[in-house]
Amino acid sequence: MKIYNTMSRKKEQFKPMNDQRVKLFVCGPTVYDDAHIGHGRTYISFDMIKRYLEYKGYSVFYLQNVTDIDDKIINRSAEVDADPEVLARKFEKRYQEDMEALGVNGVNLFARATDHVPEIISQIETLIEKGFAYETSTGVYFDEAKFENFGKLSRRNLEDLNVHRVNIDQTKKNPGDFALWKKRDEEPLWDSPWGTGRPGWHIEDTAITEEYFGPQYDIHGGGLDLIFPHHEAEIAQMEAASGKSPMVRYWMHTGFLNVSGEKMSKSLGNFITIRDLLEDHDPQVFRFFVLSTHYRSPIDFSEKTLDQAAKSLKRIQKTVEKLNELLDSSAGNDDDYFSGLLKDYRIKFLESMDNDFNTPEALAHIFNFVKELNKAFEDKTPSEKVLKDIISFFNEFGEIMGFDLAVKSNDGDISGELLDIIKDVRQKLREKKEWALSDDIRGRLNDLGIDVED
RNA sequence: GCCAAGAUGACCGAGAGGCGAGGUGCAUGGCUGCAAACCAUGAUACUUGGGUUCAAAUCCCAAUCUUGGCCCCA
Repeated sequence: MKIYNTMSRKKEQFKPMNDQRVKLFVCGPTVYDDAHIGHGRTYISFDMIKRYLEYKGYSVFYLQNVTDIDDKIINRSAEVDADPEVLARKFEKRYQEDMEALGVNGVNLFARATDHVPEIISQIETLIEKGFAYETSTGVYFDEAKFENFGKLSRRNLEDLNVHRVNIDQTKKNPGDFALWKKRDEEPLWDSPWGTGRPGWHIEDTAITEEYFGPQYDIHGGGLDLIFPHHEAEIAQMEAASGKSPMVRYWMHTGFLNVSGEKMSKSLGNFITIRDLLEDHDPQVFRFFVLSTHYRSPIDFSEKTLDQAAKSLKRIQKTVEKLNELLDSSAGNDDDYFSGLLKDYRIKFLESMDNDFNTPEALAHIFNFVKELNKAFEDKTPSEKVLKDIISFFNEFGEIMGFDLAVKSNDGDISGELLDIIKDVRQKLREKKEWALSDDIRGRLNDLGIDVED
């Protein structure tokens, strides 16, 4: 399979360092506020990526950091008069809940920055020893001039990086030098060889990945906005500290999510949290919406596009529903035909997924398969065995994408049983050709969001 | 200013030199008491201007526009 590598700007054959084991790290959230749908886009994408890698037989360890110490957290705590740690824990918990709601559950280990301060300090010490970092009165900084290839991921050079900076710390050698350790004397703070203070932003990720993965690993992911400066800084830190390159074999970046063509921001008033979204939208539909665009492309969120996604997903679900219904009665002998279809579309689907996780194209194949099946069922039926093969393909598809394609059962639910009674009554009315009354019932059920199809 | 990504039909969205994916919407027909679902058919595309090529949505050069980054950000 091929993966687009931001470093080379090309699709490359995917080959993990250790045969079937894949070490995947994705930059996690800064927990100072609720996650928004842009986070949702990124984490759904990487969730799908992990699911597909596992489907392909790789054993994936998915590591994610949680930034729980940072200026934004401190500022927010001051605004709301809360303890920074309490605030961070609260939003970390809400983040986990949001991800669970979206069906994003592939992360094997969450690593908090504050749980890795010793590792951070030790990495900074190494950088100082090796001459890549220096201490000033305000902190410890990475000396970008000492690192030869600084900017190789974003394709920038040092001159670009050293202009147009505001509020430059005067103690730094170069404006682009970034903080590894910030000297502070007010809480929250930790002891260090350089006095009290707290870690800079970039260092936590490399300290964490070095701890769990070592200095080199397979995939590092995140949003496009992290390429510069965050990922550049990570490369500089880790490669300088270890002397090994590359730190990461494949850099994967997700495109932005815009809202009605504009960047989502609080000042524009178009800021949508995952919680807002899920108040009146099905998480499945949002997943489908996300995966109907390639993970690297920009995606435009609107009620209209979400609605289109809902209808598209339903088309697939209808067919799966029909397959399950047929399961009880199927005894046909058109197995060659159906097996052939299944084989063809399965291959096409996998080819698309192997091509840098091209989910929109993969979905197009699924839709074609759906159409072929619907057409075939007009005059052909497979045996139960082949039908089960088809259903299990849809199950695999659902597993990879994280879609729940199963028919929703009303068993054990009073309202479901009541609904069955209503439907039953209506059916009897229709048998007596009481059209007006039966249509009225159908209309009123539709108003409640319940589809009735005859 | 510098850097990056992008511009495909009414809307969403793949493709990356040679049969104009797919979904949603729309139109017509079939099925149906009607509607829905499903099937069939159809209309509407590759930002502009040059160039390379037997052949360009796809490559090259220019231009225009959009979004983003350069303090923080998935």
